[in-house]
Amino acid sequence: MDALWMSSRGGDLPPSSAAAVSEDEAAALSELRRGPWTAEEDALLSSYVAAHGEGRWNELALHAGLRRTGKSCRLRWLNYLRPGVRRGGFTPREQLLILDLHSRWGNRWSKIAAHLPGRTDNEVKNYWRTRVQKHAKQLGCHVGSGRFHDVVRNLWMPRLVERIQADESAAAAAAVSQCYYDSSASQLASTHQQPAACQDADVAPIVSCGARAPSPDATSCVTGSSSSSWEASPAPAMAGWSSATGEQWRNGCSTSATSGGGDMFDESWSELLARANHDDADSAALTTGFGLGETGDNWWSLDDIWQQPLY
DNA sequence: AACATCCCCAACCGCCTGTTT
DNA sequence: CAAACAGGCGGTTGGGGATGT
Repeated sequence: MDALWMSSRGGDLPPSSAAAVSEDEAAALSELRRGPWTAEEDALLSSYVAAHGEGRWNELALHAGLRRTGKSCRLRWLNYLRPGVRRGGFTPREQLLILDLHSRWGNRWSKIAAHLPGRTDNEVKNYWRTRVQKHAKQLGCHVGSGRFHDVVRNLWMPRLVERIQADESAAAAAAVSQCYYDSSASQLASTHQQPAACQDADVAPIVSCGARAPSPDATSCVTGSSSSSWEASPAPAMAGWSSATGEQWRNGCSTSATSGGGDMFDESWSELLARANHDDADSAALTTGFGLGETGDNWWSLDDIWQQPLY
């Protein structure tokens, strides 16, 4: 298999600087490896970066004894080996943030990923392409179309918010429950200082509801920015969502408002939309409930909804 | 069980931009 | 100022696992 990936062509070769590249180095470059990284290569790269730091990737590749291009090393490090890289499915909060940020910036994957701690641009891009675009296609529309924006804003994002709220309510309830059954007074106190709803340390930096005692307010923690926690309740906007979309999406997501990690496309919302599209009244409600329409400029910025600056 | 198809994602590619010489 | 280089970005590909027939 390795042989299949061995490459001697120069398509992605580091720049050849005759003065800087010794014969050994040139020989190494002549048998550059491509394809999946081995554990040995990962270990080599990790240890070299740990000892010398990031940057100067071409030089790093040579000196670390990696028969890889500098680009390949950089990519492997940033997307896989770098400490703090998160793997696995996107949480509802992350999905919500991706949708919102993409509405602002388009395919600026690295910029979007910068607001998702531990996530890489590659992951965000893959998520968008494999989930979002796939379902846009199923709907027979383009991801950039007004129709798709309406769907996202009026169906998908409310469902994500509902799921987030449900998750946090459950977590808060669990925390309270734990308090009752826990005989330790100190643990009781500490639990109240750090609501379980906000204990997702991985997400907290960008999506935080702050530290406060579990209460009905806990369900109002939805999302936030990297620079400020979300303390304000989005309740008014949420009420708007609920009333505007009515029972349509609410029914459609009734089984999904529980924790589980899947994305909103897993379930029946597309069927729901299809139904709505065959009902003019429902369709109108979907697109006009928020003063939205095909001519909207800022389609579904969360700012509009929660009246709270994100960044 | 075997085969076909679908789907996800790691990795590559080529282009662009900023920096250095 | 121009050329060379390094790094970064978004788009694309293809291997392999999951799922369906």
